[in-house]
Amino acid sequence: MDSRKNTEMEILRAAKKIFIQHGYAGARMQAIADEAKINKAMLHYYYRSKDALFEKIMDGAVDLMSKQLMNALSGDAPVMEKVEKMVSNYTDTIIKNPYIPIFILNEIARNQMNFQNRLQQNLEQNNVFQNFLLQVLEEQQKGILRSIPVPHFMITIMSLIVFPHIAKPIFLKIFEMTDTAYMHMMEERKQLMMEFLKKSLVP
Amino acid sequence: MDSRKNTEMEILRAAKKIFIQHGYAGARMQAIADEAKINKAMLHYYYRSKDALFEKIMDGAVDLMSKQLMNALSGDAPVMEKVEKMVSNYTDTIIKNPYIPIFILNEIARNQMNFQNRLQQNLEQNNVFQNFLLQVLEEQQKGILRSIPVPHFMITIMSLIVFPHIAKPIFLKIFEMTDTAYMHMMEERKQLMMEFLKKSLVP
DNA sequence: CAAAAAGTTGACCAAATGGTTAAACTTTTG
DNA sequence: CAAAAGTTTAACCATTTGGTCAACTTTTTG
Repeated sequence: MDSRKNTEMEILRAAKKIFIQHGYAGARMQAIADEAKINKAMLHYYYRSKDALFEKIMDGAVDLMSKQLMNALSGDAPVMEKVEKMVSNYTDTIIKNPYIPIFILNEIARNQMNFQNRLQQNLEQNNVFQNFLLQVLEEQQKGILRSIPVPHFMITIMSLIVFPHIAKPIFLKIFEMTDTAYMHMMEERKQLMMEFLKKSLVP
Repeated sequence: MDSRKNTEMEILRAAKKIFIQHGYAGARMQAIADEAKINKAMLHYYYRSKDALFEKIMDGAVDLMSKQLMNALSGDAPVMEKVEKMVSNYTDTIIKNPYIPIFILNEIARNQMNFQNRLQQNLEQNNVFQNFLLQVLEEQQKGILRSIPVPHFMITIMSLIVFPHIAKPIFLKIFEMTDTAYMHMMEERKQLMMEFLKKSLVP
């Protein structure tokens, strides 16, 4: 039925919003029900429990992020081209789903291993990520990239991409910007990031 | 009394730990009491309510972070020297208090304005931060620094410093590192960050 | 169209949780 | 040393919360 799918989707949308805003522990089933404009009992009819509902949301977030990564890192373009794709894809995705990074970070702080295990499992489904790490080493040996320990390499990239979105509320306040101005800034930041990354990672 | 101060401190230590691990909503007063090895009623005797206790922890975190910033940015050293101090101070502080960034980020996601307002209030107590922003503009005009919009400038620095600590659990898993190895990496990262920042921000 | 299946609702429940209280115990102090 | 002040405890309380249930309505289907 169509209405079934509709309700399901509406619940997911509502759950997403509430879970992000309040975290797992702070989210109230009643609040999700209200947000979805349905009865609280309906939540349990569609998704057995709070945990089950939360898992669904988590799965979606992890999937979205790791698919984005796969998409950027597969193929045999040079590393810096892949990095550019990563910067662009992630930035777009996060602008469209601003809740995701905070959601994930919250979850990391809470449950010692739930998210990390999922992600690793997700990355191990194929060897795109492993291959990319090897490719970085190769290009470093060929002198195409500066020889920086690979973890540092990855951390640097991810930091530049993700952090501005997590800390957005702080910067919004400190620099007295509007939401749209910030979004605009994130858009133009794509180029800036690539400049920085090239200057930092390429000899 | 000495024992009074001891108990107070012990409660704060316990509260910090529990609030960080579970967030405000997920933290249980009973858990804090257990962690501090005292009766639950004692919590309310020393700190009126969960909210009051939480505020105390928040105040401490905000103070620590903004004092660190003041310390790095005051005086009239060139901008990049101040940045270096910032990188070094923050990294050290976060290594010593690894809970702080996650705590703050959690709080940002939860309460729309509580933290940001505190921070801004804290920054406005003197004009160290404002002056630093002006100094950046000056040096940009003099050609000592590349002309990058100041918000981008600040966001880039903060991203590189803070994010690796927030996302630590993920990187730990992905690169199969131990806790101490990661800490070591963060230590050596100070130099690396400065290299990156110089290449990116200086013409 | 009638029976079965699916969807929806409000009332209800047990457990958990932040907080209180009164009594007991300890320390301070005049 | 005795009263007052400060500290600690166990029992208790009101409210909130995730979750259930039985009845009711709507939709599907043979």
